[in-house]
This record gives sequence, C-alpha cells and structure tokens, in this order.
Amino acid sequence: MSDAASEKNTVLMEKIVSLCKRRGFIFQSAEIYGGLNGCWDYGPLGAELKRNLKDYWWRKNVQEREDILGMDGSILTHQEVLKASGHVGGFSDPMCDCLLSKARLRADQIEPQDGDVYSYAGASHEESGWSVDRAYSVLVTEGQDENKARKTARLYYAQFLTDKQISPKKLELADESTEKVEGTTQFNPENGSLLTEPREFNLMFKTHMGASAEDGDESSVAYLRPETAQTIFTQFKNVAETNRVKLPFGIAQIGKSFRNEINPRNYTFRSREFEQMEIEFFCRPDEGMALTDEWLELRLKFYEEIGIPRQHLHILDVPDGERAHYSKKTYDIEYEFPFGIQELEGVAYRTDYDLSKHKECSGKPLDFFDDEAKEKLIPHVVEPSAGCDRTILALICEAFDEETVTDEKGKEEVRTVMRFSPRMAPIKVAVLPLLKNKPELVEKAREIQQILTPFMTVFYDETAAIGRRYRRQDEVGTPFCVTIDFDTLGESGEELKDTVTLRHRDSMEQERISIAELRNFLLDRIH
RNA sequence: GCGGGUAUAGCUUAAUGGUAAAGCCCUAGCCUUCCAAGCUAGUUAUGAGGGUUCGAUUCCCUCUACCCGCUCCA
Repeated sequence: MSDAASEKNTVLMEKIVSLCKRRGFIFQSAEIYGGLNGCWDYGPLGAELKRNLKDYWWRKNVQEREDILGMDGSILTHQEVLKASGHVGGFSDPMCDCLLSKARLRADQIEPQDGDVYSYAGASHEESGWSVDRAYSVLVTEGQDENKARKTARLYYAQFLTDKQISPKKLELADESTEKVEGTTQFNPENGSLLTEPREFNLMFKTHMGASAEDGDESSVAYLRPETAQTIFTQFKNVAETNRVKLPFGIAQIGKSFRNEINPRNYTFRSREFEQMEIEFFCRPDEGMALTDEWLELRLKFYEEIGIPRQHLHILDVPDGERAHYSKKTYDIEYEFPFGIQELEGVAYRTDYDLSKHKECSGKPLDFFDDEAKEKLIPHVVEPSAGCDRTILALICEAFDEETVTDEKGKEEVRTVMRFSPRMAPIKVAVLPLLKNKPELVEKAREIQQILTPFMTVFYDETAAIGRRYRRQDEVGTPFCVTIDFDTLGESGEELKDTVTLRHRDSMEQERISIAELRNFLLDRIH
C-alpha cells in the first residue's frame, strides 16, 4: 500500500470508528475509566447488527439443516481439556528481544550460530566522567572482524548516555573477555547483539475455580476458553448418543472466546474477548478433503448473502508448513479491510487429531459406529470457524459510504449512508409522521408502528424536518422509511387513503404503497 | 514488548500559567405538506493520578487508552 493510500485508509477507518461511536454501534469498554485494552462494547445498534448476523448464521447452519445440531458450551474450561488440546504448554511462544535494535524474535526460530563471544562489564566516557556498569556481549562469527564486536558494544552502551552529543566512538569499554561457543541461540543473527532471556507469553486467561481457591492451588486452575471448538469435541459423545445421528454430521456453536493477545490492534479486529461462530463437521476419513472444499463454497455464499461480495474476499490456500500441524488442508477467507487484507474465517480439515487426543487423555471411548462401513472409527472433522466480531467489522466497513448530493439550491453536501443489506440492517424500517403537531398524522403513524413491531425492528421518529429524519436513518443504514401524510388520511381522495410514502435508502426514491401491503412487502426484503 | 504520534462537549476544531470559544449534532418550544430549512431557548468537555505554583487544560513526571510502523496473531 502506498503512503497516500495508507493515509486515505487511515482517515476512512477514523470516520468509521467515529460513526460507530456517534450512532451507538460500538463503544470502547469501560470508557469512563480510561478504557480497557483490547475490549469493546456493542451499543444498541451494534447489538442489533450482531444479533442479525448470529441469527442468520444459526438459521442457515442449524435451523435449515438436518445434519447439524447446535450446542452452547461453558466458557470456563477444565484444565485437562486444554492440556489435551495442546493449549496448555503449547499455546504460547517463547520470545526474546534484541538488546541493541529492540527487535523481537521467536526464540524457537533463531538459527544456532558458532563463533567468539566478546563480553564487557560496562563502558565509560573519560571527558564527562560518565560511566555505566552493565554486562553485555556480542557474537563474532567466523570471517567477521573482531572490531565489529567493539563497535556494536559501543552502540549498545551509547543508548544509556544522557548527553546525546557524545559520539559512541569516544566510549571506553570495560573488561573485555572472549570465549568460543557453538550452537548458541542467545545472539541476534542480524547484528550479533545479545538477546534477552526467552520469555513465555501464554495467550490464555487463567483463573481459579472456587471462591476460596488459593493462587498456588494447581488443582483449582481453570481457563477461559481460547476457542469454542474444544467444548464441541468434549461433548461429541453426549451429542452423538442423544441424537441418533449418522456420519457425516456437524455440531455448531456461537460463543465468546478469550485470548491474551500481545498486541490488540485495528479497532475490534484483534480483541482479547471475541465471539466465534464455529461448526465441527464430523465425517469419514475419506470425505475430509472434499468436504473442506464444499464448506469453503458454502461459506463464501453465506458472506454474499449478508452483503459481503465475493470480489472483496480473498481465499488463501494455506501452504504446507504454515498450517497447524494437525491440519491437512486449510483455507483462510480474508476480507479487504481498510487497514489491510485480514482473515475473517478459517475452513480447516483437522483430521481425527482432536477426538483422538481427547480419547487418549480422558481414557473414554470417543469412537463412533458407522452404519455404512459397519465398523467403529474416530471421525475426522472439517471446521468452518468464523470470527463474529470480525464479520461485524467487515459488514460495517463494507456498508460505509459517503456520496455527494446536490440539493434544490444547487448546494453540494455529503450524504453518509450505511448500505447494509436489509437482512443485516439493525433497524429495518423507520415510521415517520410528516408533521408532529398534527395529531391525526401521529395517531396514524403509531398505528402503523404497532402493525410492524411484532415482526421487525421499527424506529419511530417525529422530531425535526422530514429530510433530516431520512438522513439520520441513512447514517445507521435503515433500508426503508415510511412517511404518513395527509393523503394517508384521505384528504386527496379515496385512491390515496391508507397509503404511505415508502422511501428507499440507497436510491432515495419514493413510492406509494398501501398500509395493508406494507408488512409483507418489508418481510419479503428483510428475511 | 519496542519506536513514533495523539488525548479539550456526541463530532470537528479554537484558546490560555488567572471565568475554556465556536460550528455541527442533540433536547425543548414555535413554525413547517417529502431529503440534514428557519427562529428562540437549553444540556454537554480539558483521559487518570502526582509534582512545581497563590493558581495548571497549559510546565514536569507517572499511568491509561487509541492511531501509525515493527513484532506477534497457536
């Protein structure tokens, strides 16, 4: 991305964040206390939007399918579950920092090196009387000049100088000593500088069960789940046995997960608390690869149906070596966010890894009798795992639009429109009496509101001029506005009696529709 | 976690070591017959904590959050 494009996208993102706050889609968590890093709250409209997304996902994946069952598992998770899944111990990265360049490196990805280690106890500057006592060393590999070590060390110690006018070259190094080493990973391959000791970053939130549990009591340890998937695997046997299922079949779940991200970023995109919409689709071993491709297509269709067009999505076929070790095939579905192309959903073929692990660790039989093969087997699993909050953010970014409109006086102005698909829009219809100081109009509008509220989210507004009310609805993405005027009351004759103005958000066009038809007209377009 | 930036009303901006200003928005009233109209009135702010000072939004320190770049994202 060029600097200009990057700048433009930053401005776009700021506008989106501002609108989300101003109109009550998304607020920073605990804002009045200064905010909580990596956590966000949904306001009234955000909550409606999210509910629409979750409801539609559930409808498509559970309600309309005979072969997928729903569940809703606990967030607090038994530590043995996460030991079996590999999250305890494995769900962390040892990291170290370069003392000179401050670069952060994965400790397990540093190539072992051989060479001479030059160590120093500190440095001083004679003229100013400045000195520092701090051990530091530099690796000089074969073929490199030993003066490189001294130069690097002086640069390191120069960081502590209070007088930045002093050149690092003028520093006197203290107590140089050398030592031959082989296969060391304590030095930055880039510059030879010493690294900090590797530190563990565990990405799970840990807690203790029981009100009186002590911090040191290992048996009371529980975790907030880092993914919803594990509750599905641990309940696989119960769900299968209570529902007379046969392969292939799936278990679906929507729920919160928690990861102690090192660096939450990009608005709600990488949050520490987030919601997932996951399906574990169990199948015979020979079906896994084909089902992964089928699920990819189903999921792309889903995004199309909620208003995220195929051309704004990217499919990443995750190559060998970059997939999780248990996965034979993974597709990442990515969206073109203003801040870059980022993952919305992963469709992963996880083989029989999870059930086998839980069978092994729990000692319980998790085999499944397959009627067709007439044998017991550990089912394989294909996992379409979607980020709910990420999809919400994508819906918001996709919907946001600013268009220039010219009014009757020829004056140009910007119309901000959230072009949500009617299916996802937080408010489906606004009911507006043309004038609020005419009781007959207000009364009629209230009647229409009552007709519609059992079926959809309706917003009633009688304040301000009608044009202003239309624009307010544009800004929150309400696809339809209904205006009640004197024709509705029959003042222009029987023909227009009990008809209203129906105004379309995207085109701003208006049509006349009878009140009797209104409900079905709207339902057809929002379902 | 590192480096850089930012923090004043719901939003966009102003100003000041001594009563924090405006526009938009919002609320109420009047008026208004279909795209942010007009008039009147009104609500709302210096991110948190500490220090210097008679007095700090302003100067200094610490913290927090957000943005950008690294890093990370099983």
